[in-house]
Amino acid sequence: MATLADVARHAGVSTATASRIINGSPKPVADALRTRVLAAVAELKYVPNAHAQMLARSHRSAVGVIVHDVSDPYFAEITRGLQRVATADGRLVIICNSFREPDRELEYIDLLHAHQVAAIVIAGSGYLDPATAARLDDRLRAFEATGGRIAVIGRHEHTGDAVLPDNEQGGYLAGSHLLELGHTEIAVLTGPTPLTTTFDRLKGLQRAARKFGARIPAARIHAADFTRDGGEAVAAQLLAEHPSVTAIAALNDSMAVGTLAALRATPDRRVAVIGFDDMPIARDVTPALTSVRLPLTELGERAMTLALGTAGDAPRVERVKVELIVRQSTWPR
Amino acid sequence: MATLADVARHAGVSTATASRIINGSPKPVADALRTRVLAAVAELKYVPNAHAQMLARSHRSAVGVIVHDVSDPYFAEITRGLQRVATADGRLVIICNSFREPDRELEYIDLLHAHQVAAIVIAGSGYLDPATAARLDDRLRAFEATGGRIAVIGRHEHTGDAVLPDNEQGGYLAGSHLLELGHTEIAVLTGPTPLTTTFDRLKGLQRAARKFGARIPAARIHAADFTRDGGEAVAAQLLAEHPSVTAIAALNDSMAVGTLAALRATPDRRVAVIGFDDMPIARDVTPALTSVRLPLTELGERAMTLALGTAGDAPRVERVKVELIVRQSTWPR
DNA sequence: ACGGTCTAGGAAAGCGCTTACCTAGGGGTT
DNA sequence: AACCCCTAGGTAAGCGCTTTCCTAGACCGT
Repeated sequence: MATLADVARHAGVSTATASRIINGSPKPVADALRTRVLAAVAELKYVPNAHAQMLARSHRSAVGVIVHDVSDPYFAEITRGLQRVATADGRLVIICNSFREPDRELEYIDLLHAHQVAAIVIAGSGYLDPATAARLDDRLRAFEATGGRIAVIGRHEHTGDAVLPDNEQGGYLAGSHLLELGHTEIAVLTGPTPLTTTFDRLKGLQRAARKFGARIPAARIHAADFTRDGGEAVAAQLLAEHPSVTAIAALNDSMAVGTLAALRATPDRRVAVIGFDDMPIARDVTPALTSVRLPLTELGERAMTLALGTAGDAPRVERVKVELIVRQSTWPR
Repeated sequence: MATLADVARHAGVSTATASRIINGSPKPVADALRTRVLAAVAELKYVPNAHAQMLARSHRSAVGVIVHDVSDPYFAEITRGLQRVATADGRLVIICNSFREPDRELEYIDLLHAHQVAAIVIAGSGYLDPATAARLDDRLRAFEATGGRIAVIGRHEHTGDAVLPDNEQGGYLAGSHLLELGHTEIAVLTGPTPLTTTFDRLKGLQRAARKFGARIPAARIHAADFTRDGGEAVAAQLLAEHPSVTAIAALNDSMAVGTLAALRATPDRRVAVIGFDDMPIARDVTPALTSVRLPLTELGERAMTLALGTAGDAPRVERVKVELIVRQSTWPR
């Protein structure tokens, strides 16, 4: 492994000069030396050691991203936005998958902290349990205390820079839509119950029901895991248990797609389905999915912009509007 | 920012002792000291500087991954496999998106090299252009020369550890399937032409045609960009230009889904569609997509296993079989 | 020809950590 | 009681780089 010292020796200069030439420092250097050093770099195939660089110029440049799972299209879209902004700013982004496990999330926060990232962006639902939330917050604060910046997407329990989609309002829109179409026997497919996203969307749904003088009973609210297959399994069960249900609200599109699959397996049932997030796949399934749209890529872009911007005095919170996209999967009762 | 020295001072020990305690070194240490140091760590919220650690124990632990685009489901699936294996091995994985630009890929190879990763896994098609391929290979060799390991997924032009899906055979399977169903007017939607994946799949398609004494004319082969929207646009155009076409082979599922969308917009045409990759979405579109299945997650797992395994004497090449999955989007002419 | 002012390049001090090596004291042996 | 050995802990030398500060020579003016 060639080092700066090797290059310098090879070119007959000091490491100081070599470093300056390689990094294009403003200090003027004779052309002859420059040529020799550059030649040495090429010949030795020298690649600077990033760790040594970070250590020497104690200045942070990478940024960290913690998501539940990048291979989930929901997070893939957010990540796309995150990366676009970070890359445009010339930064390396380190992506970590927490797989919705608070402990893993904790571990990654420390890992990113250890790697001296300039900022950490956390996307994905927070945890309802106060103890869990506090534990995470504590590590986040420790990171902030060293000058790191933090931005979160969709976790209102963290007080700091945040981009918050209005999940509650989304739930309300979804519920109102179904109720306005005349559906009264509505079932809900939720995500994991410890997540704030689940909680908020459900809350909006109930608010809509209340407006219509109704209430979705707990028996018709089934928890799944935000995945397509999980959604299909729970939807199948739900369909069997509740013959009178005429509409299902799935709290994300993956589960809505699973629900559509379950429905395909029970051709005798005609049930309206509404999803959440408006992922790209929504328009390609049949029937095309009615969904509450979250501007995922934009969410990512805005969060990264916050994270890379200069630290404000007060935490900046950007609320993001959601929008109902009506397609063919919902119809009047 | 608390450093090891701060912790040591705070606990009244030397940095050596503090380091040993924190890292659980085998060297025995009195319990009293251990307690004091750990208390200091907690109190100062000390997090070790990963860069300094890497530098001091010059031993590589992270691994790098270069894919075209993680938010593309194809790469998301591969990445999932990659991560599973790497994480199980306790390694940080750094994901880089090349967006199919050779220059960016080059840049990332050097960046990962600079970050002293233990291994680099490159997923995604290689480049047909010999000059481009050579340029990349050169940087890869430089990385290998310093003791780094490399594994590639689906680029046969790199001689080293590789996991190679049999794209040519996949093309052959797709072509044979369509021809056996009696389709003769077959059109093809390819990916970007400089990519080896495009080339190989097309080659297999032509081999199948030859077996049936036919040949797919260049006029019926349209290049798109492997995206859903790109596929839809080109498919629409292709449909308009070739009224007699009865089957379309799209060289990946995203474009096949786009083709299905284009077909939905032209209800008078009944055209069979076959995709490639068998992404999760294939079974959820209507008609469910016939596709040539690549075991994407497995591809990732095997590549990472190769990359993390001990360096072999000879390059290890694992060929991966593809499989035709027949669903409802193809039918007899 | 002399002093003064620039300037290009080098010497060396870290950045925060690990670890090989050393030391001092405690305990065992005879 | 003298000796040796072992062990817990400390000292300090790097890991590879950046950057401040310094030096020596070039150049200018008079």
